[in-house]
Amino acid sequence: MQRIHHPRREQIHLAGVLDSLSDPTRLEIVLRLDTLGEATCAEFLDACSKTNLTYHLRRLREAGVTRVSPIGTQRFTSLRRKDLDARFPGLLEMIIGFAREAASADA
Amino acid sequence: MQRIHHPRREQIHLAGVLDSLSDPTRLEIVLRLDTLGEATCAEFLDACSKTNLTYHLRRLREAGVTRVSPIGTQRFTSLRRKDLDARFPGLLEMIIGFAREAASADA
DNA sequence: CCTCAAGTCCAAGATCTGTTGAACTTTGAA
DNA sequence: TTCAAAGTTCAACAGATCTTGGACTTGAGG
Repeated sequence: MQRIHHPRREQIHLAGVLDSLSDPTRLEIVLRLDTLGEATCAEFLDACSKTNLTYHLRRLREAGVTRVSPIGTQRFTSLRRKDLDARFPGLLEMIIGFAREAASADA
Repeated sequence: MQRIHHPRREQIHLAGVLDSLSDPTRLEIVLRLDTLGEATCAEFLDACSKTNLTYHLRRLREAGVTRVSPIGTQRFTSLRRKDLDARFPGLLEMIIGFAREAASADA
């Protein structure tokens, strides 16, 4: 299995993070990661197709929002809280908070 | 001149705001609006073409980030701070802050 | 070895974005 | 009434984004 590329902390850019979080599907993924801690793709298959999921998870990873660690045939995705907080203190928590409000308002 | 449409406060959505701010040109516009308070298009003509500017200013307006008030042949654009802060307290200031850091790091 | 489950890769298509030039509208002032 | 300045509209285009189906890879277990 190919090396999975993650940007280094200093390579995480604001526009990229905002962009990756400006998609509803990805915002939903981030919300779930926030509650679950980490998750494999099975956790999101109700939200979109497998192929499509690979795409969205890649976007989040490339933006520096998530980290992916392969274990066996599975890949565990989690939020890069420390790195994001070093770079943009408070931003992730704030966005997650507002997104959660919005999500519960829909329900 | 046609009525200029602005979304109502409750119609401002997180994903829309993040999306409108995930473009470098628009982030730059927001930064300038933050310092200038309000501005006409003349203030941004060094950053992009007139036509293109209309496009970006429209995106910001439609996302609920800016308000536009026509005075004579000019249009004054300003940030909708109160509305944004009512909806997403602290978000705009935080993003502006990080964007400014990033901008000065480039220089 | 064979097979299954987890996930990726690839090519294609539909749609959305950002950008442009040329023509237009509106208003203020000469 | 004519003119210029401020800004919009429109059609067009290149490139990015999202989504899909089908074939593929990789690792674990029987």
